[in-house]
Amino acid sequence: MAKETFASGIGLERLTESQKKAVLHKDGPLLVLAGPGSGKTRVITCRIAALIEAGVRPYNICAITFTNKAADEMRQRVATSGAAGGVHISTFHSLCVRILRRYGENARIKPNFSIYDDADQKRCMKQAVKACNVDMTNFVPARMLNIVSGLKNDLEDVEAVAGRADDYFSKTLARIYTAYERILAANNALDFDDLLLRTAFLLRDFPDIRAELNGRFKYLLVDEYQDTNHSQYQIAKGLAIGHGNICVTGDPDQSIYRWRGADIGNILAFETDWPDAAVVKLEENFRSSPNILEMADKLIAFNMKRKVKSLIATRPRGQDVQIRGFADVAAESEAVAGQIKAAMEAGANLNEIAVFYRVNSMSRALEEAFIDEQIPYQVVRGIEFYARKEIRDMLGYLKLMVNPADDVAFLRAVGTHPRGIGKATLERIAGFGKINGVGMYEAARQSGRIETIGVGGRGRIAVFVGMIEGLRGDEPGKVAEVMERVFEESGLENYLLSAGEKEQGAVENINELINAAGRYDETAEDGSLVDYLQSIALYSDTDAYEPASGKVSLMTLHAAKGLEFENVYIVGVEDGLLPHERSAGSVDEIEEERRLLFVGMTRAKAGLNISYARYRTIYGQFLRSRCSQFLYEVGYDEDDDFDEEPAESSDGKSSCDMELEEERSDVFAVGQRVGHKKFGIGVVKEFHDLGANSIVVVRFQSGKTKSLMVQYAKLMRVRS
DNA sequence: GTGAATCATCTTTTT
DNA sequence: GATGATTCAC
Repeated sequence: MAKETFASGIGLERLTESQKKAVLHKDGPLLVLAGPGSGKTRVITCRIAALIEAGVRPYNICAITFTNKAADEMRQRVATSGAAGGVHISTFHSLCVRILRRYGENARIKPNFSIYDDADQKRCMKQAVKACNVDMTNFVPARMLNIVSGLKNDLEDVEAVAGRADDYFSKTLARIYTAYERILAANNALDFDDLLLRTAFLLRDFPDIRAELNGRFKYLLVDEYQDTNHSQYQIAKGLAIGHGNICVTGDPDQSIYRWRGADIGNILAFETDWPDAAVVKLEENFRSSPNILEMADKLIAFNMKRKVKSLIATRPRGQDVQIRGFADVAAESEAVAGQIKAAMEAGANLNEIAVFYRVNSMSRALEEAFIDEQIPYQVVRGIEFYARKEIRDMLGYLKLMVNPADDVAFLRAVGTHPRGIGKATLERIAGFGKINGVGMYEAARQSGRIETIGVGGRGRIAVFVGMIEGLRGDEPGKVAEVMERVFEESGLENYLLSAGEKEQGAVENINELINAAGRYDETAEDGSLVDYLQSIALYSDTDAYEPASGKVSLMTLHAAKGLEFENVYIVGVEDGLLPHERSAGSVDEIEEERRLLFVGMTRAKAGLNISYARYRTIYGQFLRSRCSQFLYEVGYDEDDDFDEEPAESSDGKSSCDMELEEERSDVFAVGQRVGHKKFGIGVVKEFHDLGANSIVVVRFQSGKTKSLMVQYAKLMRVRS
């Protein structure tokens, strides 16, 4: 290991002393506490190269990243650094799929399992709650799903929960959990959390499997360790227990997934878990200007539950961080777009500009402004491609082909377009299946035995089943080819084409899906339909971020993790949004929101622009908002910020009220949104034009419908 | 019994 | 402003 340069051409002399230490530490546990912009990614890549250089077979190295995108990028970096292929690089979830497909049958998991995304999960949970015969308003499926997910992340199985249930709520919860699990099992399906939980249990309960995997992966690297939850923690431990060659990297100040079960304690307690662990701190920051770092440091210092560490700036001073307030969201978006437009015209590289926000819905206003200014942009996870109806429909057919036990896929496939099989028929099929202990597809195959369904209905079911059987009977080929056949033979293609222009977008999307499948066919090692479906389930739209798109990137603060840009805009830094009102319940939650802003700020290399709006439309309501407490914490004083808007005009009304007044008129259209001083926001249902005595009927959000005289009601138009 | 249209509800972050 | 459930029309 004395060599100073690897065959790969990575010069050790270009690394700092601490980076070198992390790269060259070969055996035994290693904790790398890496602050933002500290060259962590480079250290990991170099470390993999160094291990291979030292004689470790690439095949024996396993690197775990947080997202598929990060995995792809690391794969590329490792490849270009000269390290031969064969290093396993993936997310926890993808790794678990591979392990379960290989060893799952020990725990009665068939390799062709479906992976249920949140829509599928919701469907099953709803069914589970219904089956338990409890009040849906007290046991809201979405909430139950949340709780069950939390339990699974903590590796609490049904038995554990049932065993300690002692009051009505927890007993009911245990019943619902049990029912939910039973439904998943009947469908031969796993949800996201199951992938982790089942793998963790497999490693715990089958020492020989664990030993085999320990032999397969002799060196384990886990990135973003601060965001691992309990099951991921146990998996990492299980994978490394035989050799202790575990290197974890992360930064407690960048932990932003507590709500998903991430436990910051995992990284804080690493030295306790592995007493002989070496610890390397990377505190120098090679990314951001001191101006940005000082502010980020100031902010994060408000978190009480943290190990104090400093950010050491290495770059020269640059421009100051800009914090601005705007009259409303439109003004904010226009200002951001205007500023970017100016930069664009001055020759700025749009790849190096990003806009971050707290919630996805906030991209809309920005997109409008960008379109106005003709600025090319990409929304990372804007339209969720794989969540589109037509895409889910297509995948429904494929899932059913692969896993006929999957009722969710069956229902999806049957319902892609009208084929004369409706609600009542489906209920009968489901009923028959239940009585006979088979899935809906199997029940449909035996529809001849379901007496309650008429002859016509049976015929239509037979056509559907015949179609699926035909597709299943075909030689397994390339996924793209299978897909084309499905599109055609299912009748979906004809249906969409005959719908004409209305469905043209859907056809284009399906063609894009087929293209993407073609790309999969070319790159996948195991090009089976099962593998395709299981991979696609773990694909998130955050993975769609293209670094070299030549466009401005719009994304949530969560999606920004791990990225860096020359210029960063963070919008909507307002009370209620950041910290989000749903995260304002406890100190811990506020601290996480603070870390979120910290992550956003430290993505910026040179320019950081933070803004907020004084009025924002939330759920259709035009509401006053205040700037975030975090801005005060970094020393911002709203009163200094006069240039955008005088706080109050002479008659005591804010400029926004004025704007509403200007639009007031005596004619209203049905469907128009209006505001009333006393009743709030509502929608016009009727308008009777009687000149000065015109009457308008409005249904307000409170649920009340009122008839009002226009001349007295003083209604204001509200933009929707 | 089936499919379309309207109505109501609920809005964080994601593998 | 989207999605799901319920009602409505055939």
